[in-house]
Amino acid sequence: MSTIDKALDALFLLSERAHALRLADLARELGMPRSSAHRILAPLVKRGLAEQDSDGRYRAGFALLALGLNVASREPLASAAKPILESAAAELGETFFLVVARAGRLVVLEKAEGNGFLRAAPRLGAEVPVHATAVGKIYLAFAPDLVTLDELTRYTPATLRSRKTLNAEVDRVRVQGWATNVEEWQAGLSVAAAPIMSQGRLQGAVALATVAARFTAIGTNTATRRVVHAAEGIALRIEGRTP
Amino acid sequence: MSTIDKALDALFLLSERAHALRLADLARELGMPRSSAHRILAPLVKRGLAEQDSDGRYRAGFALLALGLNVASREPLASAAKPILESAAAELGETFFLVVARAGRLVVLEKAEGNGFLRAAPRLGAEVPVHATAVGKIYLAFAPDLVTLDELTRYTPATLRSRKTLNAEVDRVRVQGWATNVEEWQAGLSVAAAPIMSQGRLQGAVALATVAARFTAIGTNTATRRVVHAAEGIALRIEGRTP
DNA sequence: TAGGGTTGTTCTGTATTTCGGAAAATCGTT
DNA sequence: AACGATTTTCCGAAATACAGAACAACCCTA
Repeated sequence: MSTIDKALDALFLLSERAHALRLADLARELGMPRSSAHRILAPLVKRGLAEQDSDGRYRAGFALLALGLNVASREPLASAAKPILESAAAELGETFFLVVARAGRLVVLEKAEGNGFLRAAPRLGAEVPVHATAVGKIYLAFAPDLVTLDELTRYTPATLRSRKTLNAEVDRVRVQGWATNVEEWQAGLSVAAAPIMSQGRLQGAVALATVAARFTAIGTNTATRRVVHAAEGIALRIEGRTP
Repeated sequence: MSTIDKALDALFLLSERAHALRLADLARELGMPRSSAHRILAPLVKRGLAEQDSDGRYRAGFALLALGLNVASREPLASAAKPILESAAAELGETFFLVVARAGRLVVLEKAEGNGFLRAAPRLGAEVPVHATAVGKIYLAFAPDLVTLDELTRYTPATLRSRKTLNAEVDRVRVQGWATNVEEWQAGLSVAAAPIMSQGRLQGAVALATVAARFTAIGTNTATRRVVHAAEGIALRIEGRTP
């Protein structure tokens, strides 16, 4: 294991833990002497990736935030999608978000939250499963090579658990041009998703997430039409270079 | 310079650059042979902090996004402020944001954007100057030891450039309990800010940012009352442990 | 199609750096 | 003031980072 690996271990540990960690605890969790942990943390602190409070305890630094948000802003798809997601969210009062595939995994790239007291609030950068989400079905239908489909973990009673039923669903998604997920990942959460097609490739997926009860109130027809419309709007923007 | 420093150099470089970098260019910019750059990048790629596209070029990875947003969500102040910022932003249609001091610098910790076509959109994690902003005056007035005040850079014709006038302004801020910034940092941008006082200390500052013309339309009285109210609401939440 | 020029990646002996126990410095408490 | 706990510094031994060179894959151009 390289020195860099050890430093990254420390960085990820600090990022995961909610509370500030004392040097001794941090060293124990990393399996190294205190002096080694101290030496490794020094360059992280110097650059603001880690910080020390007045008691000497260590926690993740603010420079991490700026670094991470740089990544998001670099994605032209995110900036193209943002106003469209926002207007859609304002119109329906529900949460819309954008998911893309990176390194075989699906991550939330941008979002616009609804205004309900109970509302879906996905975390930016968070990963979502492939087989149990509407956006996952979109990718399986239109760009299966961009995602890796591992074991079909059972999240809820509604989760599709056989390749056969999943394939049938994906075939249906491919012809109808949209996908839904009714409490297949998280109980009480229903989602409609549509593909963003541009330059002959799938660029991402737009999703409308809401409480299952409100999803039925809105109606599958309305919900899917709305996400398809939003996805097409985003595709037009990235093609037309709209500022 | 330690190995970790070199790895962080590479990470920051990747994060700064908009385009993906080729290994050779990256090595040249870091001042090291290609083989060294390659070895250093390997652990970064393994953890998703850096990614390689199909051409082998390197760019910042998505794991950075998740790491950075972890930092933001860890701040209890941010989660306490979010709903209050959002309701204030929805009510007025203008951008509200939260700024805190970290390591002597002021950074944007949370925000809720307005709905105007032209609206203030500060970047999370971005740094703002101390002497030329409303939130900076709040800190100078209520917790000057938490920020470092270096040279008074002149950003616009309205920027305060002498310690004397700045001190007089800060004294006024201290007695009135709020601060404004009318095009002192960026032309066309006006801001009102109020302190979040809790446990006898300044915890942060709430700011209302808008186009200068709309700021005069709203009126200093209304604007400052609104940010003071929001700041007090946040202080109540962090004291009352409201979920 | 052959060839020169790039580029990313792997390999390897050398030398620089990390490693970690121990001592020193710092802080808070009794 | 002395103790206890913790962070920080120090230094010889040892592991590992270093960079040159070779390799493999990929363009373009002739």
